[in-house]
Amino acid sequence: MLKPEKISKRQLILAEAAKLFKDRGYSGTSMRDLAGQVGMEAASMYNHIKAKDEILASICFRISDLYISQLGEISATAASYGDKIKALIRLHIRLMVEDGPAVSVANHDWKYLPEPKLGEFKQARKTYEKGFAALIEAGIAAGEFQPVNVSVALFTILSAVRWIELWYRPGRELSAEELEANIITVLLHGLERK
Amino acid sequence: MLKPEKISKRQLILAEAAKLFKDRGYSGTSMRDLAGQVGMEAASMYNHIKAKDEILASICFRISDLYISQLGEISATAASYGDKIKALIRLHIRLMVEDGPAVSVANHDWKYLPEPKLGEFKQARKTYEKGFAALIEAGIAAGEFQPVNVSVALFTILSAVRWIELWYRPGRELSAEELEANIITVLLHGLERK
DNA sequence: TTGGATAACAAACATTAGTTAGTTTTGGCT
DNA sequence: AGCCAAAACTAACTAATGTTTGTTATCCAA
Repeated sequence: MLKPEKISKRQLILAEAAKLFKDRGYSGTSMRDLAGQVGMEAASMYNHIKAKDEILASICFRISDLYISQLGEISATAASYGDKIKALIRLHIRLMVEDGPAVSVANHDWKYLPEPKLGEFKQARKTYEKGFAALIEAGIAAGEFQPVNVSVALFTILSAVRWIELWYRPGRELSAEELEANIITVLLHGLERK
Repeated sequence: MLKPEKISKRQLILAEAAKLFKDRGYSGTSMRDLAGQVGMEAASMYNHIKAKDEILASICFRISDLYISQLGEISATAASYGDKIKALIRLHIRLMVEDGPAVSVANHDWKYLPEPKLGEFKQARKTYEKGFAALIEAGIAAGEFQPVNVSVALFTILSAVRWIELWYRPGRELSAEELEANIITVLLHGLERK
């Protein structure tokens, strides 16, 4: 007795919600707006989701889980710290390009999560940041990186990738690979010529 | 017959609005919330402002005007392109540190501006980005910068400064000057050691 | 074909939104 | 002291919010 359609309807709602939340914000998106986009009445959506904030939680935690599991994999490889950071930057860029709306929501609208979800999400983010920072710190200790403040480097890198959501459209002059190469050049080697 | 208190009340509303908009978003902030923060009834605020979206517009255009005028000044100096970019990065950091909530609102909530204000704001932003990009392009042409994609460099720099709003508190371990030095190091010279 | 769950609907709920109207209080000027 | 405008208040309005209720339609399994 499989019900692939039920999962599919729920995920359709989640996908459309991510797009609307990204464009209009969580508070700026009404359940009727979302229903219109999905193609049903607002009341009907409650057959697939429990509440509006459950939609938000679903989107946010799917993304944070993804980041954390990928960070674990990348950390465990035998690559240099520079290559690990590059892999993480590529991960961020790929996720943003492939799953843009959901990533945007996880970046901006997580603050509308009600407790206790809010606390859980903050902790997940902190876990990720700690793991990322540890790589930068180890890279500095190993002499691979410049001795900058770790938090500054961490957040500069994390933020430097967020503009993609506002700017990048697949099929622009730039391919995803060129995008990666250019961003990594600026962040790892710097804008100025040596 | 001066009325300094009237200006002051309006600016108190704008200042509190920027803080609330930053924390809860424009749609997530009610006029009653704001009134509570200001210390009056919601209806009373209409003696000082015309409408909720006028508050938003006031905040956004004050910031965009500031950026554009500063860009003009910096562009007109005789410094190297590297120094001009550094001066702009410093400007962004200083504004974020000194006027954080308003800068955050101009960064995130401008999209809730109603037309025709929305179009005007987008154009102002485009003007600023064009001017900033011109400096990067000239720097590349002069051989000062690496030959990266100009848009990528531009947005990477602009975004790299936004995390400050979420992270920096005056009186943290890092002074504003150290913050500037570290961010400029990462962006201009790169994380990796040469 | 029919029974029972799944999912759609229209209608309504209580609450909150931004804003206006009407009235009272405040505070400086003559 | 007394006036007058600025600015505060209470009350109310309409529209929109998230969600619930009760009912109908859909659809697969027996």
